[in-house]
Amino acid sequence: MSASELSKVYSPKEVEDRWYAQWESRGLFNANVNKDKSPYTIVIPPPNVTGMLTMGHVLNNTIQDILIRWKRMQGFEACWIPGTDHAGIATQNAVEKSLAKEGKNRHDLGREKFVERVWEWKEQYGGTIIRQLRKLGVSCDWRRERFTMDEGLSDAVKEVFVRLYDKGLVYRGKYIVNWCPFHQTALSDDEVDHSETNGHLYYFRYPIEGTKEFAVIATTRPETMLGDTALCVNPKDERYKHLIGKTAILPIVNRKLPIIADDYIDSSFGTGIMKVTPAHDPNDFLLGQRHNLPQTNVFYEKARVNESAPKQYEGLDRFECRKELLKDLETGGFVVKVEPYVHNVGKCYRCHTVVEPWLSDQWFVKMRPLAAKALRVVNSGKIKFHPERHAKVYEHWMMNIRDWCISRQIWWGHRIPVYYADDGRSTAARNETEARTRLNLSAGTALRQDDDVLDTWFSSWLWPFSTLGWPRENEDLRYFNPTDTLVTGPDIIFFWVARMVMANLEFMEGEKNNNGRPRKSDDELVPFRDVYFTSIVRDLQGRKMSKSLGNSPDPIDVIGEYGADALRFTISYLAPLGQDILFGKEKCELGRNFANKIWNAGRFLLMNKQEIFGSDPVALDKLHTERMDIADRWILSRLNHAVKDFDTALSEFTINETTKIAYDFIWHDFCDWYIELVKTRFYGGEPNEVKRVVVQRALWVFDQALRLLHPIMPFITEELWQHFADRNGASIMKTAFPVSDEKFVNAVIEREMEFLTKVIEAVRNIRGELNVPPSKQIEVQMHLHGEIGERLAVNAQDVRGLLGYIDRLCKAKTVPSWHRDGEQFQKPKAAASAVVEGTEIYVPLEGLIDLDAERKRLEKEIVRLQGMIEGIERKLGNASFVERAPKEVVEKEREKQRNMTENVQKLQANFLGLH
RNA sequence: GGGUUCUUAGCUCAGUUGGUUAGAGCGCUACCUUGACAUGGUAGAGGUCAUAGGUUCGAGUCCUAUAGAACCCA
Repeated sequence: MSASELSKVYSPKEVEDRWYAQWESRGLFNANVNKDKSPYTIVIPPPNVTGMLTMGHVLNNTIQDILIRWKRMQGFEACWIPGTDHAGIATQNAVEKSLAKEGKNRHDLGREKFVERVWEWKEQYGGTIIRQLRKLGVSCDWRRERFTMDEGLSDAVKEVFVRLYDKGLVYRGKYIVNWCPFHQTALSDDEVDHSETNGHLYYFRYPIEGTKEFAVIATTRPETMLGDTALCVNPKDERYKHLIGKTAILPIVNRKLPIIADDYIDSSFGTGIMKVTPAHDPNDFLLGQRHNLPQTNVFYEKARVNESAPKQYEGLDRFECRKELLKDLETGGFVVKVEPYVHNVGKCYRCHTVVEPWLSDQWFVKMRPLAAKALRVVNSGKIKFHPERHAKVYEHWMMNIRDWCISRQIWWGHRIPVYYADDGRSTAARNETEARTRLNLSAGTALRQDDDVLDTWFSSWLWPFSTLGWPRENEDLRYFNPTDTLVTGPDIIFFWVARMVMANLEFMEGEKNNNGRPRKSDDELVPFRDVYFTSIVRDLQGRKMSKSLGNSPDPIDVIGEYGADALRFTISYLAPLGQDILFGKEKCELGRNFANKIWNAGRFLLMNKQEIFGSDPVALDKLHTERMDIADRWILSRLNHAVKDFDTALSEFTINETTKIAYDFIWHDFCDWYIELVKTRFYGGEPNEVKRVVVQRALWVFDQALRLLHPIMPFITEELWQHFADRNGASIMKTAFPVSDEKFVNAVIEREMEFLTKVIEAVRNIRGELNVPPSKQIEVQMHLHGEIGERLAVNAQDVRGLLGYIDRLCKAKTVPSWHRDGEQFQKPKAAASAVVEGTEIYVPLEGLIDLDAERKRLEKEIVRLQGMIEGIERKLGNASFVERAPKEVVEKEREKQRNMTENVQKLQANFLGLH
């Protein structure tokens, strides 16, 4: 390989597609049961099969890929299971839309043909998000890809339904549900969008039987009064105490309404008297249950008024009915007033039709029996949430859990496995044959299957084991479940996370564990051990990214413009634990620039490797680490810090911190300092054998850096790694992740290097502030001082190394000298000066120096130091500080005071000596 | 109404259990196309850490209140 093959600017496009194809075709993402290795498993949160990649997916999947690649390099059998979700309502809706273009609806086709059509549609468009994920570089085991409507997963769904049914945990009942009159289906809570809407608050008077009094009620939905079955006040409300127990007359309908009392009533809302409509409001429904009120349903499926209302309204749409009712109430003198009112209205998330709370027959799962264990495993830390605070939300939900409405009145989904015989009997069963057996019917007897399908989440909650082949007993399930980390959004903590916990605990019990014994303990029954909740990605104005706002950049475009590595890096860099991310594609410049920086560092090393006839990268023990100079020792020390910190940060799921550690090490330690130091030796007059060792050390560190960065930026690290040697088909993906080695962490060297950088920065500051032309070579007189100065001066080799570095990095000729404390020495005239840890630095600038500028410069530094000294003196002057603070802290302050005072004195002397 | 979280440089954000001079990226100013990189380098300017109290020898960090913002639940 020659360095000329590396262009001056990194172009990710060709590199990324090429490597992804190779990784995948060589099977590097594949994971198999391997008893010699520990498994590390992640199941992907399955995106909607009809969906497109969003920035949320990018964040979520980048984090999963970082974890998986990291663990894989650490020697785990890392298994990432991908797949998609059939997204019942969303998908059905998309297909209905395309049908509508042909002027048809699903009823024209009939159920069977319609479902066929959805499958066709899925085959055609369903792969999009999976293809897009590949562009991001994710290392999923694609052989294991699953779809929630697959045969195997459908078996799992049926199995679970039947088991729950047999345990009496599935039941059919009347319940108030969120009903979409357009789709004619129940919606789960998360399928309802709540938005502030301008409406009215209507005040009506209801006559009280046997008196001339009226009860005035307020409502935003007048049409529901047709279903009123009571009035209710707060028992503590003095205004209405006398009404409790009396009867009101529902205007127009003339139904008798008992007036009851309940704490639930908010006396400050409206008039403090509430009409109760158990069949059309969820709160009223619960209230009605408490007080045994009749439930009068006044609407048909399409939210048209039904036969239980007075004849003149029957068949009207709910909003037409509202108008008619208002007219009639006005005529009857029942309207008190109408006020404009802003309230939250629930709308169907697909069609935006106003959702009607509606009483209907639905299937439910009793959740309470499943919740107790699920609560325990989080409280006991068997499952850890990151950030931890979400555990509280989880706990609250579990303790107040309600039954789960699992039926949906649509056609796309898992049809409820309940069969009805002609004689009215029914049973749940895995198939018709089993149903007949259970009902004692002879083969061939006609059965009718329930029309409803199951909520999509009813297949998702089985995901951690259904994807591994359950209910089939098999080795994969034993080895890879429990999985390790789940990465998902906090918005689905109830719909998905909590339910997966319940399902795994319930259905894995008794399944074989890795040793072939039945699982019993919580450790074996949890679906995963850590849950990382991602941030929400917002636009630069802080708005949630959404399709309707059109404020989400298309990740595929962003990848095209900046590269997948740049996008991955940027999103990781911006991903704090538990905080939202404000994202605009311009931010990817950060990642693109970083990629280019690494690229050029690699280019530099490659050029010199050839120049110096450096061999291929060699192992650590060939680097003559015992003969390394300050720069080499320092970079190894920094590298080992970085590796350790990276590990800690990623173990704690602080992704942005992890990313920053890699970035800072590579850009600031490696590029800014180490490469610049190394140049001194490459371009100096040393023999090639010496240079070769230097190249090899630099290559070794760079190789470690590439591995460190690989989980975050897989493509560029692979591409560069391949350029440094003929790898014979090996990939950086499968190399060992760096391990921190304490023996290279060297505090003394880091202190010396810190001193060196401070000297260099002081000299550069002089050059910059005094406008010394960059081409001008300067002389630097360095009067070493103090502990560090003595050590360097005594060890002549160290000080020689230091001088070479200062000379090169400051374009200077440095003349050192060493003086004991208090020893006088000749200071140059007309020189700029600085003090670094007591070491005085003079840059003679006869004829060049602007005395005023130098005075200003010194003054600024003196004022800065004096300010700090004052602060320290205030502390030390405080008797209780000296008395009560730890000794080390006080001693530290004292030493600071001594050093700074000494520095200031030297600077002041220099200031006065300027003329 | 209940709960959770946030407010640090012009902008976007880091800042671990309280204890060096509160940091980064972008933007800004000056200089630099030097043999990795102008998607770059060097130097520099810029902060009363939302406000008010409190705990403490010591608070960006802990507590309380206030103001503003966001999310979840009802």
